[in-house]
Amino acid sequence: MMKAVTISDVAKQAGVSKSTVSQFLNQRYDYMAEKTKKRIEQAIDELGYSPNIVARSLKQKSTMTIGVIVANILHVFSTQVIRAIEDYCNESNFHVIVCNADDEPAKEKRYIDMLRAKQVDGIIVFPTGGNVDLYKDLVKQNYPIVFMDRMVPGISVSSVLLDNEKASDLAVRTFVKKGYTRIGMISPPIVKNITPRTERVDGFKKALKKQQMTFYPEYLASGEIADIQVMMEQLFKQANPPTALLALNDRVLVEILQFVKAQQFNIPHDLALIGIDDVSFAGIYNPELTTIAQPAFEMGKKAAELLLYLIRNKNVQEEARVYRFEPKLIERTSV
Amino acid sequence: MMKAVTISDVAKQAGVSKSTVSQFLNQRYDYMAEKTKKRIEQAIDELGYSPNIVARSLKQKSTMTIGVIVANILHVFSTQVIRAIEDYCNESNFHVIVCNADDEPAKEKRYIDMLRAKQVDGIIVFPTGGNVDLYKDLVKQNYPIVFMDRMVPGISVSSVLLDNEKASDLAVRTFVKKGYTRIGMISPPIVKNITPRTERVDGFKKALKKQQMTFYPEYLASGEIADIQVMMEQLFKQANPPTALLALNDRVLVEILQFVKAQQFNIPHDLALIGIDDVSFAGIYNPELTTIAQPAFEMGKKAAELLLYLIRNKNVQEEARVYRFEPKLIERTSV
DNA sequence: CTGAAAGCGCTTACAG
DNA sequence: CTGAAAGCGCTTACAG
Repeated sequence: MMKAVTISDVAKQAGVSKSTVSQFLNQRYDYMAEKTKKRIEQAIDELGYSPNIVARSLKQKSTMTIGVIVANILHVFSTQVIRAIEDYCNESNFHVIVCNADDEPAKEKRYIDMLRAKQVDGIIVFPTGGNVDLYKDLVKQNYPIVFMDRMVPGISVSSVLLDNEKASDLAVRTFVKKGYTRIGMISPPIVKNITPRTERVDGFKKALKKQQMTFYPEYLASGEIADIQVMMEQLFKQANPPTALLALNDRVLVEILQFVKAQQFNIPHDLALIGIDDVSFAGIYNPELTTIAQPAFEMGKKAAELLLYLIRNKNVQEEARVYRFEPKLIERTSV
Repeated sequence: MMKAVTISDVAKQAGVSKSTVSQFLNQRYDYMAEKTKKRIEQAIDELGYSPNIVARSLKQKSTMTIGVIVANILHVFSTQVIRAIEDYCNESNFHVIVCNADDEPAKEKRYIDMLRAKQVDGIIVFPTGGNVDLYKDLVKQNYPIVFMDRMVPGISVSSVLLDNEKASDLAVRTFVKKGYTRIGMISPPIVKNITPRTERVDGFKKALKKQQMTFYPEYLASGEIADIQVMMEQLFKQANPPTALLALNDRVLVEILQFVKAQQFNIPHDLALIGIDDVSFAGIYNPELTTIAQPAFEMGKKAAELLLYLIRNKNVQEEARVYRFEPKLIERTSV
């Protein structure tokens, strides 16, 4: 590494003081003589100087960096959210550090601690829900934080979520409209902290009721992704198996399709299907898959907006809010 | 925000000097009295102290952070690479800042400059190829950098790449083995800087030759993703259209499948298909898609390993190398 | 075994 | 219109 050139070198070269160079860098040339500017500009050019942001951050107590802790960057939804956050931050000259908590509270805690030690200006997190005390602490300290995809009961942090009940409602209506009556749903483990799961399942039940349909508990199967094949077998061993199935998310959908393939079911004749999450192959699958899309980009952008607002307005005590986004039904031919 | 507690506060509370607290923090308690340790430990606990890493970074000239500049985080390959890098860095207590260059040299330059100003310890980049002078500068300054997925001719930076020619070879062999003779390939624009494209196309030609097959230029179509439908139409308007097609990547594959669907082609009867990139739906598509997988995780891990090695051994002048990774044929039923 | 002092590279009142 | 000085929160020789 070459020895770095500092503000002192520039000052010396330009024949002015460090203060003046600093003023120049921060565009505070209210009363700066034109020739001083020129000299500094030239010195910077000649030396190839670029300010050390770490030093600036130390002084200014702002790193222009935020942290994003996702459950897993491999999920398409997370990827889209990150992309949107990155785009938004980029416009505002913020950088983003990405972390994977893998739904493990211990990892999440470690990342939050590290990010704070690194003095990031704020954090967007898909909360595991397993660090309630930590969240409370952050709130008490008025630390800028936004929750994404999930809420944590009792924690007053603004949260960006899909209108999950609406998503299920959209699906159920679609099935009912086409005359299906034996409607089931497949879900990963319904864990209390994981808002999308609880809300989508609740929404599913409510929607059936609203449509005056009976909810058959035996048509609602939930369990680890790895166990879904077995769960499906059992589901279809029943006397009257469901004729329509809602997949809680993209990963569940893939499992269902696996099963459908093995059983050589004909969609939608033997089984109608709707998946929440507009998977990349929905339009090219045979038959095309009816899905419910999440506006992931808008959601990511909203979270970034909220966070930067909190960062810039630390003094104002904002009321935490839940921001709901509209799911969108994309009708294709699997129903 | 609460006022942050600093090392001075801890020192005061524990009744020792800042130096001693610092020693403690850095586990340099070679000769530290047991009771001093205890006192410091307790003070830290009581105050809820956590060191300010920005201040440490300024002094130590190391931020324990690296930058990753991808072409687009929305590509599955990039996502997997990032995940692998993140995992590896995490073990070594490094953080990663993710940036999207969108294949725009201007954006790439801006990010590289910003990351350096932020004093990141090194950068992994999917190079656009459009900033040759900048790359040269970095090399000259012995700045830790690793290229991913692409090489830049004339720039001596270690690069992690798929064995692209092998990937095409695998595909061609598979087609030939099954008796196909009219083999084509669809590619995005063949731009010189984008190594995977040039190498896969070259590999395709070479492989045909090696199998003593003729290469029909009219069976090689390349162009923007948005234009592929039209390209395909023209391709199949020919008197003797290809009977087997290699998709250069996942995005091309999706376009081909779109066309296949519109034309109601029967795969593999009317058209055999192989795609480079093992898409998520390969196993559930009808028919199942034969693909060639990239070991994205291994590649990401390797890049991280290389970069951290460079960071830790800045003094040793390492020879830049190209690391090739083996593509893997996953035979399913689309051939 | 522990502390005083200098310094990392900036910014920011304040003085002139 | 510009500069000297203090300070951000650490670390690190060095002295004792």
